[in-house]
Order: sequence, then structure tokens, then C-alpha cells
Amino acid sequence: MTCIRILLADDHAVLRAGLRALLDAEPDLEVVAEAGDGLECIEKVLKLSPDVVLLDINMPRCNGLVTLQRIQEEAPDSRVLVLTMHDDVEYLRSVLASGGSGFILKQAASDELLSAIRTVHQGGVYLHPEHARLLAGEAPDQRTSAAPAPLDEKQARFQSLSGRESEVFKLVVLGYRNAEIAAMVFLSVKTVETYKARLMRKLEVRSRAALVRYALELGILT
Amino acid sequence: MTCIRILLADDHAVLRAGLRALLDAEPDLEVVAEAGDGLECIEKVLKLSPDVVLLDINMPRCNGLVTLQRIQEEAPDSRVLVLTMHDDVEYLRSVLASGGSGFILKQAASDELLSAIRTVHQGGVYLHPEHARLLAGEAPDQRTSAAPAPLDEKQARFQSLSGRESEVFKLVVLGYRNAEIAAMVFLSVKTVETYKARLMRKLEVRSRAALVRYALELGILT
DNA sequence: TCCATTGTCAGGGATATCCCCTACACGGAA
DNA sequence: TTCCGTGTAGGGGATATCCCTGACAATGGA
Repeated sequence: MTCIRILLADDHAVLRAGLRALLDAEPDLEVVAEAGDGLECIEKVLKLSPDVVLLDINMPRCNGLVTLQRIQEEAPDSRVLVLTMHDDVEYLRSVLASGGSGFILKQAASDELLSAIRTVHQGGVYLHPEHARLLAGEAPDQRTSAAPAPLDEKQARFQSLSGRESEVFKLVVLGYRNAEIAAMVFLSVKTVETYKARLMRKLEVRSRAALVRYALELGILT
Repeated sequence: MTCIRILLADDHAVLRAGLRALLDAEPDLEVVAEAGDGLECIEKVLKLSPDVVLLDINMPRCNGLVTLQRIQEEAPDSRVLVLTMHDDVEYLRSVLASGGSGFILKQAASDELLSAIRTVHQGGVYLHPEHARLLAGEAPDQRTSAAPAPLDEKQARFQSLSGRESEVFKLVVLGYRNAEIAAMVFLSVKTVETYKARLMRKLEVRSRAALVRYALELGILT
């Protein structure tokens, strides 16, 4: 019998080690590699062609969703099971939109993880029943008209910010006022206002609260 | 030979399961229980008197530091090894001040975790060399005069907020403006202003930015 | 019983922000 | 070379906020 070959991608080595022990204890599962960030993950996927990639969304150097998309493009035979802390339908939606084969919370039980891995390996999509319901319940109306921008689009928008803009963005969501930001980056308050206005237009956002949500979703603000 | 009896406290079941597999694979270690939140953790510590508690700082229902202090008070024989995502000297300092026996990052290697567990079980304090250096380098001047309030004090201050105050606090750090908050909680803007002023006085903070930092340090804003 | 805390609201003045523009230099892309 | 994006900055008016003070009823300990 051939094992399901798994790649673990998460920036926490302790978590990886634990998962490795958990998975290697199963006779039909085998962890063939680990990666601590997105770039390393893509590299190892290309080199090893694992059957299943267990991918954390929040990772340094190339965020999880981007990594997911690149795996889809460059190694479409590898199934990706996304492991995340965030129980958020938007995440889920963008994971599926980006070709992820499943979505499982770190809060999940280990049995759930094991069966999810086996499910995605057999070509299925694994979702928690609760998530499936949420997705089913929210999808119809959300998808049609005023669809909130999915996460990967947000990611893209954020990356379209210029250096000054993202600098100001971070300081704004950290609660600094314009005058403080101006002092920190040695600019006039008016210039800071300009950046803020521009970045908010780019992100299609109108309030400071929406900016904060943006930042939280993108994993800035740690 | 008697095993080192370990209690795992973390709100992520997958992480717990992984760690359990990792630790149970060691002949001298035995995971005797798991807890998903602070209260459950304290309860099981009292019931089982584990040798070592592997404790995550960020947990629902009774945050890790408070849990740590209660374990110290009520079960002083149990050694607590704090496991955290945050590489922050302030955390480290307050963990040690609260009687923690060690501090290990989730980014750490599994060998480090295993040796940390054995160290604290033998009565030692485990620190990463880097952390020890930071602590040594920063301690003298920080401790003396203008010591920034340590984390557990912040925790205490936060807990002294009234219901409305902490409600407003959370909304403020999420970037909502006073009028929005007022609408959300069905109060007048002036009332919201009052809560905000009161909570800022309690937290000894005078800017929105400081509030945001407070929230980030306390693990609100996930 | 009294005093502190909480929840609720208001007035008023000093500042800050928001939001609409305008402006200009510079560098790279079409 | 023209155009777009970026970095920089300002004006002006409408709003919002901050910060102070004061107020009052309910509640719950000391």
C-alpha cells in the first residue's frame, strides 16, 4: 500500500512537529516534508509532489492564499487542505475560490483532520458541516449583487498600495492620528491625508473600521 | 520509572492532538489531560496535579496569564511551561513574574520543547538563549524607574472595566467612530464618549493608538 | 445608611478629521 | 512624448473628536 504523502506548511515548528507525530502514527499517512513559510512550501511542493498539502493561511513570506494559488497553477495534482485559526466564511469562500480542497480549523478534533486528509486525497472537498451550511445559506444572495470582495482580491488590492500608502495604512490601523503619523514619517499632515484618501480609494473602503477589518483579515496587526 | 505527567492547555484541538502524539511518543512523557480554555485547565490541574502544564497564553475563558497565576496559587507543585506565538519580552517578563517555569515559542523546534519540559520538571526554568539575553539586557533599566506596566497589570486593568466600558473599548479599537458605536449599542454619542473617557482613565491611556496596543497585547483583536 | 460605581446624557470650546478639490515634480511605461 | 502613478503639500468647509465639567438614578457594598 502506498501512503498518502503529506507536506506540512505552518510557521510554527512546534505545531508542525506535533502534526507530524500525529499523522505519522497513522499507517496510511506519511509526512514527506515541512515548510515554515510560503516560498519554502511552493519550492517543496514542486520538488516532492505531495498528495496533500496541509497549509496554514497565516504565514510569513508569501501568505497562504497566494501560496495556495501558486500550488494550483504549478502543481495541480497536489490537493491543498487549508488549516486555519479563523472561523470566517470569507476565508472559506476564498480558499474554495482559489482551488483549495478543504478547510479545517485548528480548533477541530484530530479525527476530523485525519478524515479531511483522506477525503481530499480521494479527490473530495472536505468541509465542516457548519461551514457547508454557512456557505449554502449565504452564498446565493452574497454572490449575486453586492458581493463583498473575497480575500484574495483584498490581498491583491493591498499589494497594489504604494510604499507610503501601506506605511500610512499600518499606522492608521494601529490607531495613530494623522498628526502623529505625519511626525513619525516626517511629512506634513496634509500629505498623510492624501495617502490615506488614496489608499482608502484603492481598498474601496470608507471608514477606519473597515480598514481595521482589512488589516485583521490580511494578518497585519499581529 | 514514572513518567512526567503533562497537561496540555490550548484552544486549538489540532495543536493539542499533535502535541499529544509528539509527547506520548517519548517514553518518559505522558499527557494526562487536555484543556481547551483557562477554566477547564485550572479545573483539571486541581483534579490531576500534573507535573507540567503546557499552557498557551491566548485562550478563551480566562486568559493564560490569569490561569498561570491561579495555578501558582492553588497548585504550586505543578510547573507551568508557557507556549506562545508571541516573541515578546514583555510577555516573557510577566510569565516569569507570575511564576511560570519556562517560555517557549510555537516557532520552536520540537527538541527544544522536549528539553524544556524535562528542564522545568526537574525544577529548572527554561528559556531560549535569545530570551535570556534580552531579559538580561533589558531588565536593569526597565525594572527601576519608568517601568511600563507589565502585562499582568494590564490584564488586571482591563478586567476592571465595566461591561459597557469594555464593549466600547472593543469597538473603538476596531476603528468604529463614536457615532457608529452609539448606533450599535443604542446609546447617545455623548454616553459613548463618557465610557471611552472612563475606560481610558482606567487603562491610563490617552491615545487611540495606545488602546490598540493594549488590545493587541491582551489578545483582543483576533 | 452612605459612598462608590455604573449607566445614562448634555454643554461647550479647542482640535482633528474628512472630503472635496488643486498643484507640481519626477520617473517609468505605453 | 504623453500619460499615469507616486510623493509631496495646501485650502476650505462640514463634521467629529477630545476633554473638561456637571448631572442624576440605580445598585451594591462597607
